[in-house]
Amino acid sequence: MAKGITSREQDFSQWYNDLIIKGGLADYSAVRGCMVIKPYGYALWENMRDVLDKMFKDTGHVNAYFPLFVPKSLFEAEEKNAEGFAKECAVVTHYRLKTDPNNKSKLIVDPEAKLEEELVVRPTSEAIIWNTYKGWIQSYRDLPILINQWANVVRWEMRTRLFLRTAEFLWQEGHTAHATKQEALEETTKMLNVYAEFAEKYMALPVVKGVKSENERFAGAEDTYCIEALMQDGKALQAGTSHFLGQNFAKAFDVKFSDKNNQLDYVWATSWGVSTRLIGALAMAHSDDEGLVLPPAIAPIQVVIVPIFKGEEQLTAISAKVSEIVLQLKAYGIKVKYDDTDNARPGWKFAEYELKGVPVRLAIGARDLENNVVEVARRDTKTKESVSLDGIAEYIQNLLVVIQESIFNKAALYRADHTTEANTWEEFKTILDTKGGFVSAHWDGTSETEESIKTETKATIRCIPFDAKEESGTCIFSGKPSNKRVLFARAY
RNA sequence: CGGGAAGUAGCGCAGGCCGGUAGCGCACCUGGUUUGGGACCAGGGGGUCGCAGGUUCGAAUCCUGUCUUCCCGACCA
Repeated sequence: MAKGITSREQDFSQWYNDLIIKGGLADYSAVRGCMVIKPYGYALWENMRDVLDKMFKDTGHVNAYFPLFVPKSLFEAEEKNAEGFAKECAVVTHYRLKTDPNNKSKLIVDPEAKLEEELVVRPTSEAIIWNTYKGWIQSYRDLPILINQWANVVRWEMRTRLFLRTAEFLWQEGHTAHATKQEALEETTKMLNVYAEFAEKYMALPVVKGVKSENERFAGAEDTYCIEALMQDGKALQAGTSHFLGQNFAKAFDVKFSDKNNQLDYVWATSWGVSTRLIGALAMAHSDDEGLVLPPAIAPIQVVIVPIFKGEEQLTAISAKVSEIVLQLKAYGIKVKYDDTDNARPGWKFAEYELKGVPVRLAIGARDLENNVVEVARRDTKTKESVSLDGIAEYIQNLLVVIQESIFNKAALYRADHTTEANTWEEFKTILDTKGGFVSAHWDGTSETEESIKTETKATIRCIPFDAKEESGTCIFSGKPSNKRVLFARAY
């Protein structure tokens, strides 16, 4: 195993790559832009998925699965959506390979096997799903449809980064159909709140809830709501989106229903998604130069126990005591691992589990056995203390809660320190170039201004926060009047 | 997709200009001593040098193509 990782100060990008690779979350693959999610990374995703899945079900949603392929004619039906994704679509054009007549050990695409109609590998599933919903909806009694799917999608990105932007990624996408605009809007808000709650409560990641500007809106949506998080390098990261799709897809796919008065109308829609990108956000928000720092609520391993022993006899005695501790911890629902392997010494194990971000480490040796104590080490603060074995499980359970809060508070404090109001254009640029983070500033509401600011500073409007106060001011760039501040940042 | 760098054992690298039996450290295996912050000694195993062509008696090394990764840009979740 490799020793140490690049420090944040030295090279933030490399630090991030080291976290992911050396922390055992993922690996590069032989496929351009695609990664292998390793068991430890996948366990993290499973934990996140399980929590979200429960939250979706608790809000009335059910899971289903739609095809990976979307016939091109369906894909192009909703114009804006098609346009927005067109340049990053993988397309299936043939259905067969054959032996190369010039080289028997090679295969070539069989030119005879060209598809009548190309199949687009879904970059998102609105098209195939709305084409399906058309057959499911006749009456207001068929509504609402509240479906989520866990799936993979493909977006042929020019430049990829582990978890943050890969050509194929895992996500969930909710697609709902409603009888009224009001209900669809409520759904859009409800799911954004679900995402925000998940991010803050489970990922310990403070997020800003808001609405996207027109430039940043999802292709095909009337409005895009989002949660935005701040990374340790001062760049923002969009952590989840919930779209109010209006009647755009219903019109594109001709999905109408009869209301109570037998009037025909188009169905109102929403879609919302979060992806494995959240794992990148998690890693970049909380980790340090020793490795990952994972919040207990979703950590694959919450507690690791490392025995410190001289000889078989001691190990046996320690293991006997550890078995009791493991049982007690498990009784509290704590995910615990006992690492009694003898191919690594304690110091090596300490470093290894720190790299992997395990929230709590217990070290127990002969000395501790005698005193009926155990050494408890916190990953997030790197502090250690000796704790009595009596009531240890309850102690650990409480500690995990404390750690969860502490990680959140640290991130929240960082965000507060890196959210700055700018009132002049000079100030705006200086903040971006020195401390980064969110810059709260007045904007005249036009796409042209947003575009100009982006060209000059690389900063974009991350969102117009829902909780932005009414406040009259003048646009940072154009000087035109504005009635609220929006959040700018350089972003991933 | 443009610019830069790189791909040699599981990991990190040397060798390459000047073609001639592929090396080092860590990891791994065996034995022993060890174990409270990345142990030590001795012995051992492992590589079609990213892939495909070409030049040559002979290619990790020279030439061409191609794939992948990293960094910087444009694009994007």
